[in-house]
Amino acid sequence: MSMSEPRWLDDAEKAAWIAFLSATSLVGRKLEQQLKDDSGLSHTQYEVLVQLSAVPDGSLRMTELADRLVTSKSGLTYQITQLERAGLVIRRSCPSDVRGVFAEITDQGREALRQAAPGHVAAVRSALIDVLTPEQQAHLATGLGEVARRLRCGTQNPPT
Amino acid sequence: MSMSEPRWLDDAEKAAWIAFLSATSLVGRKLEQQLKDDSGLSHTQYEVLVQLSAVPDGSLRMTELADRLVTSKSGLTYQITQLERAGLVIRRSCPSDVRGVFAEITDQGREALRQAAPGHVAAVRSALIDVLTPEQQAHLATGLGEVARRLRCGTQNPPT
DNA sequence: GACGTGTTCTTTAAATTTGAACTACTGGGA
DNA sequence: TCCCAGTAGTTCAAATTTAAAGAACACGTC
Repeated sequence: MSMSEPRWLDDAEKAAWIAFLSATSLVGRKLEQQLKDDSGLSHTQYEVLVQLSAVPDGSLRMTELADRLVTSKSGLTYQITQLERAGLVIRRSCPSDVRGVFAEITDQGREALRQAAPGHVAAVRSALIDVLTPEQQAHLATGLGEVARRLRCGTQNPPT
Repeated sequence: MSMSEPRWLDDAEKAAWIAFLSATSLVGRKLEQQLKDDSGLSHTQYEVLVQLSAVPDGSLRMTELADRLVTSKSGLTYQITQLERAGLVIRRSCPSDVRGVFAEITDQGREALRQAAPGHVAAVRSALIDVLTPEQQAHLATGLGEVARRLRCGTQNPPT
């Protein structure tokens, strides 16, 4: 293993990193708070409902859902249990695989989402979207989209 | 209060938001893991050391530090206690305000940071920086910098 | 058809985070 | 001086997250 001096971040790179880090924390905190205050849902729970409601039959396998939410399986187990207690989601067993479990959004879950969505979207706008010009939005989508894509596939960087 | 239809996100806006959300989780997860694996520090703890080491006398008031880290005061109390146990930080009382507490990085803390930094920077590069072109980095810094700035000052958006 | 390996999800305990309450103090006025 | 609203940090209990271990099953191969 080489002990060579690492490539530190130059000023421009550092600025990008700091901005990303700050914006990430601040936006996350803001939205978490808005959601909990206005709808009693955590951001994780909200995202569960979003994902489930967006899919044809309103249900996804636990593992698939965990991947989409970028969360651990045990963490999802916990959250689905909470949502199930609240009546917003139910568990169904998978016909083709006895081990499998579907999380399915209930009507009540869809209703909760309907009620929470406007406030959440407004908060997303006020914290992030409406702060950026359409060009900046596009740049963000391109750049961070690529970042996300690579991390998802475990893809390596092209050789420098 | 108006019950008017909220302004939903159009496709471009949604793409930006999704990219931000995904990149945020994935990068955060990646770095958290790298840091813990390679240095035993959580990202929060790492950031505490970074902030303290960056300041002239290596010490900051608890509240100031909590603000910089975008974390709660009780959360910081917990982490500083952990870092103090590990010998990487010590608490000092503030001369001018009996209630005040300084967190100060120790030599051991600086050393821990020195050891953790190269791996962390490499991970930041591989997850984010080196994925982006210099132009994209600049756009990111500008856009998200503005996002962070507004959230920090609790500034409202300019009227649309 | 039995095996061995890899999945799927849950359970568990420990670590961390959160928000509310609490302690102790500051600072400015009446 | 005395009072009092506001601050600084901590404490506490509850909620959440994490990693590791476990239980049950799927699947390809022999």
